[in-house]
Amino acid sequence: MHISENYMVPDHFQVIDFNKKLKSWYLKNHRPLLWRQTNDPYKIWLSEIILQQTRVAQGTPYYEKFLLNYPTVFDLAKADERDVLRLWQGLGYYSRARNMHFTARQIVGEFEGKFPETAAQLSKLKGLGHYTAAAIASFAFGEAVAAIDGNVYRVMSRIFGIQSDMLSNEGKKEFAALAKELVSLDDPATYNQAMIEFGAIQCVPVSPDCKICPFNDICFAYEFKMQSQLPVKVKKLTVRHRSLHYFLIRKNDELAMRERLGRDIWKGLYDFYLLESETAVNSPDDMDDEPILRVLLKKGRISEIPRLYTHILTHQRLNVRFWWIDFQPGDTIDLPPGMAFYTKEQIEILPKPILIDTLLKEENYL
DNA sequence: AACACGGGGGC
DNA sequence: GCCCCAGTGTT
Repeated sequence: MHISENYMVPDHFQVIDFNKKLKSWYLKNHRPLLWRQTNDPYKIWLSEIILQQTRVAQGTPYYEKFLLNYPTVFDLAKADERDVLRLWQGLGYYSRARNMHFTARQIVGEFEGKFPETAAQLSKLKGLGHYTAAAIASFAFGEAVAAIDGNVYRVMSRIFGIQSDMLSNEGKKEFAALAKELVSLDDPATYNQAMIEFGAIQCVPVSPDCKICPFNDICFAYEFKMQSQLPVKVKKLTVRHRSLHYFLIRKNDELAMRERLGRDIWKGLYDFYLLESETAVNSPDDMDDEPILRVLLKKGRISEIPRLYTHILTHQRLNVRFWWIDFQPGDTIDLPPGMAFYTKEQIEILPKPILIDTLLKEENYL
């Protein structure tokens, strides 16, 4: 084994042998995933967007649902963003859905529904970065570009002993340089599928079964027992704690909701009247300096939903409490800005954060 | 370069 | 409860 600039190259290593072994492993071991049975760039695109940050088991039902509702890019382009978000509900990272919708309209409007065929062109589209552009270009159009996702980072770092931070720009460049050397020129699609699948089911993050690995004869991590330390990811995550107080304004069995706008979480989804405080708040009295709430409480009858919710996001920990504010049928109400009343049937089809959906179900509102 | 963005699964 | 999973866009 000798040391290249940033990684180890095993003795007698030949790219062609590596590719042959990888492909043979793939043909024997890969899962028969739906989106692998097609060359349709729309379907491949959809699957790749869903699978960003999402496990296969969680994403599969969404993939099927989406194709039933929007079989082609033309159908997606024609849809309302709200309906697209509703289908996406529960998957998280909702900007994926908004960007996909935006890009579908662009593909129809500017390219007559035809996808660009190279990674360079694809990556200009909203929502398609290096990985997704390369994936679509190789899977749908056979371009020889390496698609590097988290699985591939793991495989490369372990086999070749790359110890740079895979999340840093510098590290990514090193991985990209090696990947460019490795990618098969005669079957890049299978090469990329195989690397990803190999990372997903053989070279798994925790406790990989290296005894049965076809590359255990050349693997750096296996030789030096460094599987649990590779890949190197320097994460500096600060979790923000927030106290949210939701008020479910109800009249005639209808609820006041509003679309979330601006730059916060859950953009484009619907929730209730919300007050946020720096510290935990136990009763609405603590917030009666809020003029809108004070006005609501003049006529409205308030009652607490006696449960405390903790909702965990990647960067945030939400402590959430809910209150009903009930009005009589004849009451006139000054709703907070941007809010409107919705019937149960309307609420059902609005896109909502899982937290809101859960609460509504618990209150028998859905 | 740093930060924001959801939700689920394993143990 | 604590750990893991991580692409893309914005600033």
